[in-house]
Amino acid sequence: MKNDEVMTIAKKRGFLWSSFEIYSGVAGFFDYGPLGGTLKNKIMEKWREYYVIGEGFFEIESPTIMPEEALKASGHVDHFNDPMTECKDCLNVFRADHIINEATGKDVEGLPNEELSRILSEEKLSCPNCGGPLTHVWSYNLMFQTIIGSKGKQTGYLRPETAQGIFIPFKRLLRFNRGKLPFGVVQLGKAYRNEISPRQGVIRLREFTQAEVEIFVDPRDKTHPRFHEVAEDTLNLYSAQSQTDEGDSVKYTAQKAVDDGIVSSQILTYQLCLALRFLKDLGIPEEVIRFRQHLCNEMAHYAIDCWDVEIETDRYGWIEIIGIADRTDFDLKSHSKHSKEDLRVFIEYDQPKTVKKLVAKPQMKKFGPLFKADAPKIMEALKEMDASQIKDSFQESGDYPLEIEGKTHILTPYIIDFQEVEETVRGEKIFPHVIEPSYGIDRIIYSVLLHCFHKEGDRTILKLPADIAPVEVNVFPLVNKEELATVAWGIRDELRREGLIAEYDASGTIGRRYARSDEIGVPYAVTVDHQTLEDDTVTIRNRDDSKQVRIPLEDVYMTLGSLIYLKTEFEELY
RNA sequence: GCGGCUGUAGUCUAGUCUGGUUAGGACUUGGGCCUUCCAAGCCUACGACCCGGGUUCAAAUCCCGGCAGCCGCACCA
Repeated sequence: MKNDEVMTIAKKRGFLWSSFEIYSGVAGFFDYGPLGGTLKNKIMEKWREYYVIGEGFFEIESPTIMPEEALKASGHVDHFNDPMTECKDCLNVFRADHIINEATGKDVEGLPNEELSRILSEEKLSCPNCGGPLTHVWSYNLMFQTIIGSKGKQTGYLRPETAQGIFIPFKRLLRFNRGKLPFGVVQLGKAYRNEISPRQGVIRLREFTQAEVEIFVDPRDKTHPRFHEVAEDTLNLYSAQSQTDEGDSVKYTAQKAVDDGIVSSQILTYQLCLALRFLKDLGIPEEVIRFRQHLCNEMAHYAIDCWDVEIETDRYGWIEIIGIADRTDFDLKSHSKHSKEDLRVFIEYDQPKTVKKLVAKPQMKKFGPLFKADAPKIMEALKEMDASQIKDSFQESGDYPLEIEGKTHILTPYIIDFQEVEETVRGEKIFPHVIEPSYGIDRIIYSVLLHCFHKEGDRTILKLPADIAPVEVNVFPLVNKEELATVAWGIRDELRREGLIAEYDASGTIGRRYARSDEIGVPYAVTVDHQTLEDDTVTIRNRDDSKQVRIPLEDVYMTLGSLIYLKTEFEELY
């Protein structure tokens, strides 16, 4: 169905509406209503079935407020800060660094705003649109800032993604997994971005829910042990090549996508397949799903390969609902550097290697007095480097200039001895690469609603898969007579005791109740009629074709339970 | 963040230009009647001028500001 119709019904029936309505609302914030809340929880629960249960990834939960240092390391403090300038004449707003870069070719990324303002005026740069004068440069930061503690000493931010909460405790997570790769960790939760002008409903929110997975793998082994399970799955791939050639998306089996090198690795392809299976399980038809590869200039500089799972919409075109990226070792390396914690993993070789090595040994009696305070740094550098380089240099020129932090120290044979040593190396320390499937839950809910709502004649049916329906069973008395109502109440209560989400409705006529029930996606309705009083049978009505079967009262729960959770087909009841 | 248009019950809408009775209607919803299976009918009830300020004897109506929505521009690690 169309965006506008879906959003109208979603609001009317209690799935979604914009927040703070009685105070005029605030752009970029949405409430999930009574049905939306349950639908969202069920979708998140299904997601857990896939990733936590199916893949064996553990779930963690980290704070939504993060200290500045952590987000400096991730790059968000610097990168999320866009320098802006405005044309005083035509009032267009531009990225100041982009204007300078285009006009002068200089890379000015990361320069302070004052500096950018100075360059704009020195270079006499003007508005690329109308040639008018530009204002001073100001920052627009997409993160919500706050203050941690009463004295306000520490700057905090609301997290712009849940992923960082997984990278930061990596050492503990690695230890939890007994030091072995690969392993995956997930987090579901809220993330926040202060979007400049969010105007696409639930597609662009300032507070939104993510479900993210970080899979830590050995960079040299990006295969997947269960790849054969998905090898024959069909993926609708819109590769970077196709996009550049203005081509179309092409269907590949997962196997062929790997063999032809369309997707960079087996494990990434496996993740694409898993995402597709999940979306189909939510009732999103395959025809409206495609995988679009990021173009080189679009991809973060550190990523190897990145695919967006996109859904076709009438209103917004193809929208990204999941991003699946190979982020390499960027995040861990960066946190390692900023926190000075070693976030590498020790990987043991199959066979220990014995290596012969030339070691430079400083003669400490001479070394210390000569270099004084610099001595420890020089020793550290000697340990790291290949000593044969120094020996060669001694033979050629008699000395070796060693540069440390901009200072050159002259090493001479007088203070260095060489020693041939044999070392047994059992393995090496490496930064794992990270495969990151990142789901936008709100966008997925939107996609589910958009593609599960169907118009049939003048009625609207929300064809949700039974197990994610926010109301699972409606129980109706055929007409509003006390004898029938009593039985219906009893059935509803029994179903609730058994754990099904069941509602009772006697208002209006039976037809109206079926219509309402269809519109909120209740998969099955139990109707109590006069025959029930005679022979203890009721009818079960199937939402999608409004067909009914009559079953004994005592079988109601078992029948509905297996229809909803064991995916029994309704036709099997005929 | 800029410009244009818009804002009346849950929804759609009349009234706004030209200020003046109790803001009218339809659908929906609640209660009742009727009713033996898909939004029927009858009775009845609830429910609104986006927020703030100004002009005026009087503001849904005119003016200013804010907020929100739509469209265009810009932005979207």
